[in-house]
Amino acid sequence: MPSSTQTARTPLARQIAEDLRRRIVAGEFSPGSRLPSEAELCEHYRVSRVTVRTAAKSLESQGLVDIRHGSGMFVVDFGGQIRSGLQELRSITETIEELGLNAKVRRVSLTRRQADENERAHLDVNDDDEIVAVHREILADDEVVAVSIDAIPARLVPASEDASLGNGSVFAVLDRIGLTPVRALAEIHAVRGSDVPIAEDHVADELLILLDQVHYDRSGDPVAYSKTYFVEGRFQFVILRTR
Amino acid sequence: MPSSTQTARTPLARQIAEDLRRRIVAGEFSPGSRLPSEAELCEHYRVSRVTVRTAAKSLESQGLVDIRHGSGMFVVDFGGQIRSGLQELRSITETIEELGLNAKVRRVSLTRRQADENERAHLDVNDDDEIVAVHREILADDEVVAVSIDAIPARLVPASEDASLGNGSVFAVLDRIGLTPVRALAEIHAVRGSDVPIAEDHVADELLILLDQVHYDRSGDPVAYSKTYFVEGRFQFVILRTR
DNA sequence: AACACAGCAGTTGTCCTACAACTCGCGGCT
DNA sequence: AGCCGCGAGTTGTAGGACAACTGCTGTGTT
Repeated sequence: MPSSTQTARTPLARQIAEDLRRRIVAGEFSPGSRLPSEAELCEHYRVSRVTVRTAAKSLESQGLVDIRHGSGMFVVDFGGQIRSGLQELRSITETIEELGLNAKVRRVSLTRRQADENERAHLDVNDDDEIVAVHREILADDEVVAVSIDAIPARLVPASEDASLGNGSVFAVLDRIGLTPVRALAEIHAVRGSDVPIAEDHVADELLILLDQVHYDRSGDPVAYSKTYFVEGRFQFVILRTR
Repeated sequence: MPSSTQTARTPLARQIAEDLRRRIVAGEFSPGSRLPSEAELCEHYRVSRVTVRTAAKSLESQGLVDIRHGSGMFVVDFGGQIRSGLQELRSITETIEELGLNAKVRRVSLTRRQADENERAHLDVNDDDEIVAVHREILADDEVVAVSIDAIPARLVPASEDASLGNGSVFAVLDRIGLTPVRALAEIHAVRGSDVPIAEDHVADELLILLDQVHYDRSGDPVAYSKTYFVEGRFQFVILRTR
């Protein structure tokens, strides 16, 4: 079947929010400084004030800017620390590269097999359904910073995509088959290297942070269940918490 | 909505967002179901559509609802799992009680002393400024689930509040002296019990999750720096990640 | 000189009306 | 039965207007 892709047009407000985010992270507006007023942004982007405000509100709830009634919109100042945190759903490789490091992914294995009980509970699959399990290592500047197991219901993945799965971002593949995850529910745990089934020997004495998460697509269906083990100290986990 | 005129200082949109949040969490709208349309909500709350939309967008970025163009606003369904996650800034005791447990806090010590280098870097204090350091244990159902050290610049805390500090939520005290934190930047680390300076002996063999965080008030000034060590397994850490 | 305060320009918050874009189900048509 | 188009309902965007708030500035008083 041809990938007809119903345009899936990105709303204007979202485009603007993403552009402003990019400009802020790129340093075009320094931390603590005031952004152009809504009226000026309308002028710049050629959109209505409603749209600019929607975008601004979005950035505010992401914690990037602070909107003060009667005063203006200010870039939140965290003393130069990283702004991109766990609360935002992005691929690991993307995050690594935004930190200025070189991200690589090595696929250790890919198998189609029965889902285990845990996977069945998180994904929405029957007992006899298969899953595609991808085991990968994520490297930052040629150093292993994490290992992961991603499980995707086999019915969602055409066999032709098997080759591409795991050689890069899983997100990219899911995107291509129209299953972009828009939400993820993640549990955080601390584990010993010796307790990680998929880890190499040399991390047996290390501590790791386990991100145990389920990804959901726009319609609320689970599309992937993954366990990612990050080596403590090699990867900075930041969460921006807002009220 | 109650007609209690919640201090005209709180923007309407925010009041409505909080009310809708409360109603959703209370189960008035079941997961997956559609909320009233914007027009109906306008009618209900007696506000304009802009205001309702602002509130709705806020809930969407909190991950509570999903707004679909041309279709409606739906309560996000996570299969009954907890909605309140780390990405929301709330006191630990509050979170524990929302989980249906009995939260208690025991103050181990309170001292006024010089800030160490780490604290100086995170808080905005001079070399000769003092801080108030509070060491506490957090209990859920009479079991210690976390220990914490909170550091607050001494100039912010009147000596008269020393007594109240640490016997309950630090938030409550900060609130009272007009320094409500609205944002926090948290780092997550995995640590061994034996590496935690303030822990009891019996956790030496346990793993802990360290939440290393700085709290900021509305004007962006740091008001508190805290390290909280959670015993792995006794406390569920969830993050809702959105795109 | 120092201080209090009213005024003013600029900015965000809310309201109104109208239309565009999208979703989904209903009913007619092939 | 299956396809198609239409229309009602819903969210997205536009533009204009006024209210509420902030920070500064200049004025008047002490």
